[in-house]
Amino acid sequence: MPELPEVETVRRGLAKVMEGAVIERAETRRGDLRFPFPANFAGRLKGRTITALSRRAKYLLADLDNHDVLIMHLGMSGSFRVLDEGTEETPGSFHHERSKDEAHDHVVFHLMQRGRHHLVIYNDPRRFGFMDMIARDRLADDKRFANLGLEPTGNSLDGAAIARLFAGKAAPLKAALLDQRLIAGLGNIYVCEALWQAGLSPKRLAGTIVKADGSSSERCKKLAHAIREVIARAIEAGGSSLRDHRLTDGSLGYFQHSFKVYDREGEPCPRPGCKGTIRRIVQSGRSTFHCPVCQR
DNA sequence: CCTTGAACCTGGGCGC
DNA sequence: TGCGCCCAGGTTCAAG
Repeated sequence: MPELPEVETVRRGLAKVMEGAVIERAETRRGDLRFPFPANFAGRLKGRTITALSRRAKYLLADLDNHDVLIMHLGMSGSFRVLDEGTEETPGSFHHERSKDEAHDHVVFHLMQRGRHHLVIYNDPRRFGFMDMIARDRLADDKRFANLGLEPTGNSLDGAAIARLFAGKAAPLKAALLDQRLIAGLGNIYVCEALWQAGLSPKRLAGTIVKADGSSSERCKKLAHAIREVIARAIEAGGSSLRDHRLTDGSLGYFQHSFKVYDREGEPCPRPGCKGTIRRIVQSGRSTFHCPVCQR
């Protein structure tokens, strides 16, 4: 599922019931996801208040009212579902809202926020996701976070940033954009989409869009703009629901309807005037979808 | 430093 | 209906 737009969509849904909530109970239904849960995971969460829910790259970070941060990653198939259990007097709807796929409900947070109970359920069929908890002051040096690159949201990703990151790089653009140490949060879908929008071939070597003196170029600017626009529009759309991605209320994202190239092998290139056909190639062991005619 | 391939795991789709 | 194969949004590690 989840690249930056999906994770950000999930973050926004979870923040509504998690920020300011007390964790009355945390329940793990097996000993591990991708990795074992940290020692005494449930015990360390019990009674804590979540002060803020943020995102870095594809990670969700729940700040607790002590020294700890709860780290959550959705892997390929993770999703969160929020069930409103209501108040003591007016029980909520969760008894008829439970997901069908309870076999893969691996973690349940029982939350109390401003007098309302909520269940936050983590479901992950493939279990490539994980949760961890570390002291907040170790976050910056944690190897998962220390080397993360620029966020493609906000204003920092511009042509000059692309030029600085890509100067001298021999890797193809596809690989460079997937490299979380350069730009953080892009995945297979949005890299394909951004390259199409920028009119750049995924096979072109990253260093070749930078000017000889290492400064920005039209191609750098176009790429920076394309990435930011694709990511922003995907977040607005609630992300892309191919298989597992759900908003926290159970509804589907709809950016998949806006794909120009991803999973559209054999279809005509949607660029006005372009007579190309979308091709699928394999780079770094993953599918790349592109138009060989207008992406150069 | 680079790239590639495999591994982790379940399930959906397809051809037969 | 079933079986085998390929594929899938991510990350990490080993090997060349």
